[in-house]
Amino acid sequence: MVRQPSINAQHRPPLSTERIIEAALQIVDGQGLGRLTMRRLGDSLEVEAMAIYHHLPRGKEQLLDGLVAHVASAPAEDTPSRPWQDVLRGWAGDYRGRLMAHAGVLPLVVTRRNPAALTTTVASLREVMRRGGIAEGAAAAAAHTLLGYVIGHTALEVRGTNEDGADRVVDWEARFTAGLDLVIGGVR
Amino acid sequence: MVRQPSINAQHRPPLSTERIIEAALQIVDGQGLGRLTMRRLGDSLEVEAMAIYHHLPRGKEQLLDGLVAHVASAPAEDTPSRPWQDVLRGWAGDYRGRLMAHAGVLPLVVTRRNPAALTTTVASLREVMRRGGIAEGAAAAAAHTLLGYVIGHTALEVRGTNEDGADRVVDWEARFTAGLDLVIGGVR
DNA sequence: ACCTGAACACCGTTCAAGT
DNA sequence: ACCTGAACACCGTTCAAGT
Repeated sequence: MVRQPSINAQHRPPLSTERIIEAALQIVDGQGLGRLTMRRLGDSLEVEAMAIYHHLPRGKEQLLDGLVAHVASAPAEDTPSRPWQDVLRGWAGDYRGRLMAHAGVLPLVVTRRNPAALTTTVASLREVMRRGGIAEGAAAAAAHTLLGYVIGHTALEVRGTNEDGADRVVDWEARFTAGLDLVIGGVR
Repeated sequence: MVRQPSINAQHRPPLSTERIIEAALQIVDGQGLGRLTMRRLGDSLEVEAMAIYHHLPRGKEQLLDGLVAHVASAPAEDTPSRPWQDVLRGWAGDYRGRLMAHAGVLPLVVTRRNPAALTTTVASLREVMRRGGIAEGAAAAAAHTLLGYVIGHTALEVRGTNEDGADRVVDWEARFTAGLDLVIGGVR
């Protein structure tokens, strides 16, 4: 029998930053942030953990920054034919869904010093409001208010403060849109 | 010379859950969450790390839960003589200050499954609104909106999205109260 | 250029033992 | 009851070495 030349040396896609981030996100989504280790990440990529450092020289720090950029950087796409309020409502719903789908990275989104990720998002919100005739200063403030609300409320939802003082079950969807209307309705 | 009976055996206060949490908070505030380890915490208490497990049997998990409870559980104190809007504004300012002072625990507040900590806080907000004549359902929803906003906006502030697209410096204080008025003003 | 293997300095936690 | 000391199974990261 002919000897196999180092099993799986050829038949796998080469390592890349993108593949690394995707594999990491899959681990976080499936097993939680606490189980994301360089060694486990290496395993899932069929590579020694140390190979990752060749693509992410700053190591785990850079990996976590990449995760935040991947989930939190989702600017609103403006559609001039729609009322700007509807555009923002649509964006907020999508962003909430995005954060919930990757709830494991929420603590990173909240505190990681990774300016670029949120800056483009907040800028896009400001632009939509500008287009709607909101003054520059008010638009800038309201963009932060809106993003802050969406992130904060989604965090509460993920934590699941599921009682209410009373024993009512919370309808998070309704609660989210109620607060959202309140925020968007106040912008002028 | 008389032999000292096991240095510092008597002249230190006995270990207690409270002292442990306080020491942990001091480490987090001073050096960041990443540097909070059981061994370092033991050092700062002049005790072996393993002694901590006698007071917190669930270990680090329980320690982190304790930190969240210590900073996030801060209900609004109602003052019936003041308008309920002012009471909420006052609470929000205090809560923001609290979160900023202990920014290192913010990621824990956001995601730790620790219902009690936030439940009492959110219940107190609902009660203040009830007293102000807001209907039960609306008050419950608005309480979540308000807490979500305060946590989310403060998280953005701590991260310091300090540019703005343009190069303007952000006045976070003004921005916070602007969004706050928007949220509180919309409650009815 | 890209990956490996061994090594280092740490972790959280267990468990038997001391007082 | 309260704390210690040694041990175990992990971490992230470095560094020299392989191809």
